[in-house]
This record gives sequence, C-alpha cells and structure tokens, in this order.
Amino acid sequence: MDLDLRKIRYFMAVADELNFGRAAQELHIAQPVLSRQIRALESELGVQLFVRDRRRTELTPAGEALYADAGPVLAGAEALRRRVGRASRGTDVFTVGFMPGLIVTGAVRALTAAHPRLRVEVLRTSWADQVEVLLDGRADVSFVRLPVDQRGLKVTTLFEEPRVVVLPSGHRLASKEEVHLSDLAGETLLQPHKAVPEWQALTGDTAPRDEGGPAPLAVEEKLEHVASGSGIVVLPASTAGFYQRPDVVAVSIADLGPTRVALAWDATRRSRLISEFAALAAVHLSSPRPAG
Amino acid sequence: MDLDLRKIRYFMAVADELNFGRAAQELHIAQPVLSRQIRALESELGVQLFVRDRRRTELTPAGEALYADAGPVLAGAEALRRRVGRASRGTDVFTVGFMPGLIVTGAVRALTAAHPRLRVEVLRTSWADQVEVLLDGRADVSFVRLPVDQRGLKVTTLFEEPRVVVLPSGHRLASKEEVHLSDLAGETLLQPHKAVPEWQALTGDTAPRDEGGPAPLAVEEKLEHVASGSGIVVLPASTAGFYQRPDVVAVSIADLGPTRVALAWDATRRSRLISEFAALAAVHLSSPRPAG
DNA sequence: CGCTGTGATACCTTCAAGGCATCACAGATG
DNA sequence: CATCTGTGATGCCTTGAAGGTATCACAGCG
Repeated sequence: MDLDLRKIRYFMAVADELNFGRAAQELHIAQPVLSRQIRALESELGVQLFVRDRRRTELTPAGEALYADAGPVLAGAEALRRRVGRASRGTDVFTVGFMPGLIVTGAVRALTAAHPRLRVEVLRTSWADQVEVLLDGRADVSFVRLPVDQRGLKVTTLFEEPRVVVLPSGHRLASKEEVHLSDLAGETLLQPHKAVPEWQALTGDTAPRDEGGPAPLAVEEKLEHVASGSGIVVLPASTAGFYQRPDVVAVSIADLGPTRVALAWDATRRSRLISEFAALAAVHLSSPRPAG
Repeated sequence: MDLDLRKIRYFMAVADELNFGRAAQELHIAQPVLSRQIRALESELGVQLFVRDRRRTELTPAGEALYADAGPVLAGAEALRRRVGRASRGTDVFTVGFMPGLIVTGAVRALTAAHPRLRVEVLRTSWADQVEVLLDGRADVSFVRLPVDQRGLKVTTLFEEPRVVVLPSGHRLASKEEVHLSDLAGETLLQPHKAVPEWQALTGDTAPRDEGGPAPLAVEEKLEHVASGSGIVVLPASTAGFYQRPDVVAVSIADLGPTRVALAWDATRRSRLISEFAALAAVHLSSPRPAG
C-alpha cells in the first residue's frame, strides 16, 4: 500500500552508481539483497526501473522520472524527523539560517521580543548548504544569496547589494577605485564558478553546470588564499567588509550587477512564525547593513 | 534508519480521530496493532506523540509538529508513485488541470506543436481539488483560481477577470445592468463561502474557516439549482458565459474585485516542460477569452 | 456493583528483509 | 579456445516486524 522509503533510498543509490555491487557496499547491505529489493520495488510499481543488460545498468524512462522526483520526498521525510526532534526538546525553537557577513540580529531580536518564550537559534550556513538546511529541517527559515535552486522553497527578496573583488594588497589593481570584469580575465577565481555566473561569460566556460570550479571554502579560508596570492574572490560588499584585514583589498566592480539577498523557507510549510519572521526581516534587512 | 511511511499514515489517522479504536477501524487493522505501531513510532523518534490519559487521547507538542508537516510528505510519496506510473505508460505524458470555463486549448496546442511526440492530456478539476491534483501527481500543472493554499506550490498569476452573480431569470435583480453586494444580502449562496471571501463580510460570518457553506457542486448543478430558485452563485465572468442557458441571468457586481487565474505546479519539481508550458500559458491566456 | 468504552499486553502466525553461497553470463585476456 | 573477471540473479536459511485474536486494566456512569 505505502511506498517504502527504504526501497526508494536503495533505488537512488543504484541510480547514482549504476552498479548494484557498489551501491550495495555504500548502503552496507549485501548485493543480492539489493537486487531483490529493486525487483520488489519494480513489481510493486508495476514498472521496470533499470535496464540490466549483463554488462551495464541503465535507467528506463520510468526510472528517470522516479530519480527526478524522489530526492525531495526523502529529504522531506528526513526533515520530518528533525522537526519533530526539535519540537520535542522542551520549548519551541525557531532556527534561522544565515551566511557570514549578514547581520541578522535585528530581525532575530524583534522575533524574540514578540515571543519571549520562544527560543530563536541561528545556524551558520555556507553557499553550498543554504538551501539544504531548509529542506532537511535543520532550519525554519534561511537568509540566502540569489540565485539559488528554488525547488521546494518560497523565496522573497529582501535587498540588493553590490559585489566587490577581493585582491591581495600588492595586486596591480589593488589601488584602483573601481575595476571592470575584463580586467580580471587572467585571474584565478577561488570559488565555485556558479557563484559568479558572469564569470562563465568572461572565461567562455561551456556550461559547466556541475562543479564549475574549486570546492567551496569558508570565507576566512578564501581570504587567506587571496592574501597568499593564489587567486581572487568576488564577494558581496558587506561580506568583504565584515572580514576586513590588512593584507587584502576590496575593489568594486563597475560592470557587475548586484547580488540579491532573500529570505527562504520550505514551500510545504506555513507557520505563523515563519510569516511573522518574514515580515520582520523585510523591515530589519531591507537594505544592507554596514559591516561591524 | 528510514522513517516508515506506514507508521506516519497510522499516526495521522490517530491524530485525526484522537481515538485508537476508530482510527484502527478506518485503517482496516486491529486496534492493538495500532497501539503497538504508534508506540514503536514514538520510540523510534524518541518522542511521545500522544498523551493517553485513559479517557481521552491528545497530541503532545511534538505530535502537533509531526501532524503539521507529515501531510505533504505522504502526498509526495503518493505523487511519486503516480508520476512513475504515468512515465511508464509508453510515451511521455503531460497533464494539465483546468477548471470549467477556462479555455486552455491555445496553450495546450502550442505545447503539442512544439513536442509532437508528447501526449498532452487535460484533467478537469473543481475548486476543491485544483491544488490536490498537483500535490498527488495527477497533473503536472494546473490552472487555478486564486486565492489558493500555496503550500508546496509555485504559482504565477496569468490574468484577472470580473465576477458576476448568476440569478434565476425572473429574479428581482435579473434585469439590472449591475448590482451591489449589499443587494444580495438576503440570498442563499450555493457554494462554499470561502470561494467568495467577501461574502463573509456581508453576512458577518465569524471565521468559519472549515466548511463555511454547502458542499461543492459542479457548475452545471449549481446553475440548475439557481434556475430552480434555491439560491444564487457568484462566478467568474467567463465561466458564467461558458454555460449560457435561458433560465438564468448573469449580472455583474459593482463592488466585487476581480478573481485572478494563475498557473500552478509542484514547487519541488522543475522540468523543462513545466517552464515551457508556463511561458506558453502566459502568452495564450494573458487575458480572459470570450466564451464559446 | 456491574456495564461500557478505551488503550495496553500476551501470544501466535506470516512474510519481508537480511545474510551467505552459488550460479549464469558477457567480455577481456592469455 | 580456455580461462578469468566483473556483474547481476537465485536458492536457502534466520530474524524481526506487522498482522491477528483473546484478554486485561482502568475510568466513568447508571
């Protein structure tokens, strides 16, 4: 009757690996078990999900459909467990995700003031997991930098802010008032290229939608690398200002549009606290705050 | 490891009934089984979900949290099964939900023209299930009349259109060019009152958020009832025009704002076909079409 | 005091999920 | 050509979860 989440998880593992043996290893079960479970899932759905042709394993169209939609369901189940766990630990908890450089205390304090018995927590996120924390239930709302994959989310834009390039102090461009994107053509970008979509136009990357660049680092690490001369990073002005240090310099970029900061939450939820916090955030974060 | 959807479904039944025996009956299982399954779920989550105090059964805060968020997960699982089933039946199928009175053929034909091998189906919905068909996977996109519960959906407004009141031909107001809401104060509204939010202000209903009125009927039935003099209905102009018949008259309402028609789809999905159809719908349905 | 409604326990049966050993087969390798 | 290797499928066994029935324990009511 019910779809079995375990089998779905098994399916996802096989679909990722396209190999029963390796998938079984990853799942810490024996390979024959996996074979049988997938067959059971197929017969339960009345659909063949994989084409096994002795040498390679591939997804059928139905398998593709399942693969495309199963992720959110698994994440949703995990989120359920997390939210229940948090609801059980004593009083209500409301968790706000934020990225370094954003000053969110105004909105958080306002919410705390309005609900003295509510415990409001903050959770630091990175560019990579700013969306995941919402879908897996670690946070109730999260401040995100657009663009993000909006699947499953509600997103309301709060404000825009300019982006700057961070250079080592001795860099040839470090003393300029302002630079152009083209000035940076020869530089190494120390962050995922999708975080700066315009970079692709500059370097002529041909749609490297997966992993178009180095793995994500924390901002402090990025700045450390910049200081040591191994490359540059492009950051929102307030983030760059937040981490001021003598060995790097932030220079504004003339022909790069602003980033937008938004508040996001799980589209399937609608709690009074979330809408209340959204309203407070709109008031307290309608413009970038000067960095402290 | 995995959350068990069967147990969640059991939990929802108990939470709805607040009575183990009746919930068990509804689930077609024996009551002791249900007792044990709920206990198992509680120990799996490490949280008490119900307070059983011999005489009544109530939700704990953790139970409330689970109850609030579990629905979408169950619906999502059901949607998974449906979508896979549809993907399996031969070629790709794209299903468009619509409400009677909306002319959607333009957008549908455009999509078919762009994808000759795609089978585009239409699914007639009612006000009550216009959202459900999306969340449970019966349709890929659906035309909806706002306002709707937007949880879990992406919604883009297409156009606005005025609303009219449909009266029996012999009605005292039937010959007027235009009526005011207050003129209708004594009438019986033959549709869920939430479908006409302004009605509540008129009659002074005190927040009847559940079932504020009669059960939903198909438009033809409503008109039949109007013709027989048992009440009136308020409809979008194009819907009223679609079902023209001699024994009822549509009169516009001066002080009632327009309804908005929007295209909606599951927020967790993002398929090329959906965005393509959204674009086509914006072109082909940017204004109300005259009824045929 | 006994009747009723309600959830929990005890005990049994069935079946799904796990493990291990082994098979069947395609392709590479000597 | 014979053999080895990688890969998924089968057969058989064990365990545990989920189902059922019978029954208990207890609160409230007449």
